[in-house]
Amino acid sequence: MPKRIIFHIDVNSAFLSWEAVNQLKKGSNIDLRTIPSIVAGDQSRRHGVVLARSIPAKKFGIITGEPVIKAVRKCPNVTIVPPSHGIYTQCSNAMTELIMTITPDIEKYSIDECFVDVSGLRLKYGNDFLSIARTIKSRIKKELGFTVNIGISENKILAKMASDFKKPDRIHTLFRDEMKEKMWPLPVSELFMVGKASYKKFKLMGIETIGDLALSDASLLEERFGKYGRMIWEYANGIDDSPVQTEESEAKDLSNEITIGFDITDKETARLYILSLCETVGMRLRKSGLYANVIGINIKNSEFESYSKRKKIQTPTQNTNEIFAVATELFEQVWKRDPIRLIGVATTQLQSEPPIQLNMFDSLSKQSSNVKKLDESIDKIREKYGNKYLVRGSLLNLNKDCNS
DNA sequence: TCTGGGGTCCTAGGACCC
DNA sequence: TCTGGGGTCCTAGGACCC
Repeated sequence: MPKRIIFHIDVNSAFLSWEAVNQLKKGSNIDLRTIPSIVAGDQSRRHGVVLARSIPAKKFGIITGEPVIKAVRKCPNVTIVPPSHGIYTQCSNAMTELIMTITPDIEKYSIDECFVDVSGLRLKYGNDFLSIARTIKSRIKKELGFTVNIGISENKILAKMASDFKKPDRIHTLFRDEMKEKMWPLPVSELFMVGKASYKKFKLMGIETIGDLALSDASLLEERFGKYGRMIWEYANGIDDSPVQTEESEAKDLSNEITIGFDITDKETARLYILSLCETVGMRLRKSGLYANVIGINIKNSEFESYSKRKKIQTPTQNTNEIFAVATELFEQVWKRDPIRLIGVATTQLQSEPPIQLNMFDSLSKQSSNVKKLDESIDKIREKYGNKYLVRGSLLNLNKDCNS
């Protein structure tokens, strides 16, 4: 028996399953999971990509991330459901809480995935990890109404690869002695962290399967791909000693962006959107007690080309107006006067320590503490009554395109 | 055909300093 | 004046994830 036993728990078609559970709870007599269905954004607002699909929809060849129009072409009768993120957060939290009743050694990896280190349960359950997995899986199904896949191995990468095997509602093991048989025959694109770009390069090198990658020369890969090359070779060989991180790590970036339903062609409209994005970013910074050292603006034009500009500021901030001032300055410097499809405001190099105030009694500090108080009271009102009730005059016309 | 939103991490070039 | 090399910081962009 290996020293560590790690589970990777993955909700099957998460957004779609959670929509299905929610609709059934509300009295619907159709289970979305049993018909061709997708969760997708609104095409008319140019948000039209598939976020999740049911297994019957998968049978039509519909894939996550593709344009809705493409999905409809593959399956004209597909049922389309808009996303409701609030419900997903609730379902996700419910799952975490359920697992916490079994062990606290859990790392929330994303809204629908987590790693669990069950090594500590040996004393209580012996080495029968399969029965622990079965308990978790059936409790989630019974108590929460959705199914999961559980991958079991001695480290995170193999557990994650295992949970991706046959779906839904399955448990798979992938220990190192099973690697050659279960993982190496798979196409290299199936390996975690091998995306489109690397897949192309590997193909040119004659690397087709995960096994090909595992058996290739690690130092050659490192030479060609840098750190990434070494890492990917280790993954292919099932090497990963990273721990299950139970503590939530502090955010390093915080951003908000929006694809607009039309192309922005004038500065004034752009400024309104930027202000709205800064409001959200500022509010979220304040909520998490973080200060940004770098502020940036991202643009995607109608040709789908992206460009950006960022700037390190003198004093880290969480204040909406300060963020807005820098964001608009950057926007004016970088905008190529091309039609704007997407606009985003990003903050990076976040820190939790408030900036040092040199002199508490000087007038500048007093001013900034007043600004802080204003931001905070705005946040409180928004929290209580929702964003709609407190909107800057200049934003009143933005209505439907913004989340706020 | 017409392509979301929010993240993490890495690389590479240039500026600047010693 | 021109020649280095190394270290660190800043910035832009890209790959990948869910």
